[in-house]
Amino acid sequence: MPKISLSADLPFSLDQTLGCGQVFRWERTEEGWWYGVVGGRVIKIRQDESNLIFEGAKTAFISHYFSLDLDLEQVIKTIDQDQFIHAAISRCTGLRLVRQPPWECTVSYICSTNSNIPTIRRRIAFIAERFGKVIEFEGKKYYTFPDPSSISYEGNDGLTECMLGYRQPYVFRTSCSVTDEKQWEETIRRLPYEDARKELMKLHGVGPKAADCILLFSFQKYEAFPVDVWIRRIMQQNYIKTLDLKAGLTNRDYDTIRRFARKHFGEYCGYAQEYLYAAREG
DNA sequence: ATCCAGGAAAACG
DNA sequence: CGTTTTCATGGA
Repeated sequence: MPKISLSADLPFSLDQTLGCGQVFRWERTEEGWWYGVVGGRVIKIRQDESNLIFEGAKTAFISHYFSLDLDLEQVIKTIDQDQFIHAAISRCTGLRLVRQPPWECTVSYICSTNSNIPTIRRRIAFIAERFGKVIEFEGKKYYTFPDPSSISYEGNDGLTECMLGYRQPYVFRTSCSVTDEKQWEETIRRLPYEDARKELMKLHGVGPKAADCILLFSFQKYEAFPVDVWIRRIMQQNYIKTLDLKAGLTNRDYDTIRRFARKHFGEYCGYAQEYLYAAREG
């Protein structure tokens, strides 16, 4: 089985990376093997102390997907600005942001609104099972994530089985509007952060939070700082104590928080967000 | 039962 | 323009 040896200056934790909530389609066995579908392939991977052992993809793909080319120690130096983020970093050593396929990431975060992680995972699994292509691996069935036209082709009906609730028309309408997945992806990729954000928010069901997640997790726009209920709480308690919690997050509050984070943590504030989120209490 | 979860659209002033 | 209401689902 191919492997990648992780030298001492290349910090990485597979469990932190796949378990922190940035991805929804990886599963871990008791023995520490992770199984996931990325693009058209099933990947099986585990980590012992200093090696990544895997099958289902080439070494270059694994390295790229897990952002092993990023100088994480340097990134952490730049975001490590106070004792609170410092504690979060210490608790989640080796956490890296992966490079998610953008379309799957977009649908995932449309499905994530006002939901908890187990519910989101179930919805994404339903969509893949209903519309994706089956792949057999070790005698089990896995499913690719469907492209936009596969979802929109048969109309709204197939989505009803996926338990999306009021998010169903969001997924359907967005699948209809993204007719050319690759071209759409390149359009977003070319744009700078703020422009890409506005472009993504034209999609039905994509608001500020989902747009920031997509930009951070799929397009490596590290200045994105997604603000969900957890991050809002953390920021209010530890950084911006003047913010009034009781009303739900308004658009203005969202901008206040992300602009503060951009200044405080710097150009890699998205990494700070993920460490704060992963280290949350709850 | 009641509240909450990786929120966003639509309706309302 | 900013603010409030509504929207399904499952877990605690």
